[in-house]
Amino acid sequence: RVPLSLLSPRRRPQPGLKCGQRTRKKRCPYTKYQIRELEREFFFSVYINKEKRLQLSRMLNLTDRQVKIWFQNRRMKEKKINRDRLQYYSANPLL
Amino acid sequence: MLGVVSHVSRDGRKRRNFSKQATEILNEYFYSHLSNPYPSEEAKEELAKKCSITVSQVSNWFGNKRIRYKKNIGKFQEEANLYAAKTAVTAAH
DNA sequence: AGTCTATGATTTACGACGCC
DNA sequence: CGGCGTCGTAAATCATAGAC
Repeated sequence: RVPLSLLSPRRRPQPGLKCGQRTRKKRCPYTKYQIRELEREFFFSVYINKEKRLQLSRMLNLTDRQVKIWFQNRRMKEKKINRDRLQYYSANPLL
Repeated sequence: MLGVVSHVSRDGRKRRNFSKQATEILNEYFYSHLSNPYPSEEAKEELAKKCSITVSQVSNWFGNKRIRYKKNIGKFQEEANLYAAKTAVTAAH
């Protein structure tokens, strides 16, 4: 199967969602408390190990998968912040 | 949440809506690629430069536009016709 | 001046791909 | 193979600039 990334620069959007089931979970905003604790752990280390992940998910009433994905998203956010900072400074060299 | 670029960035600058020219440029691209409104990274960079906004802002704009267009095509019909006509004219010459 | 809605940005949740 | 990594995105939600 030819990777979509070779068909056109970078992947298509399409979820695909093969014939089966597995409806996508609706986005559920996390509580302040959940986010505080997730951020605390992220500050300690941007990569979380399985053990801490399990522990955190139990403490915050989230699934193991939700915590894993939260860390993935959080790392991407960190990258974005830095990218934007760079663009900002290159557009405003005096600052 | 954490700092971030949005509403008030460090020197207290607030978010502004994009300029009319920038919105014009983005809409032109969107409606002339309506069958696949997903600009490549390179296209995003070019749009960002032309609009004087960041690549992230271009991505945000397309993300918002795609979903809002899809959710209410009727509301955007007039706009769609406008830009279709515009690009037809520029393409003709 | 106060209500709203349109708009830009951020937050969850995944699919597609990669690497080990 | 399986699990976790990044990247780009959909969709919901947030914040508030601006129109009325």
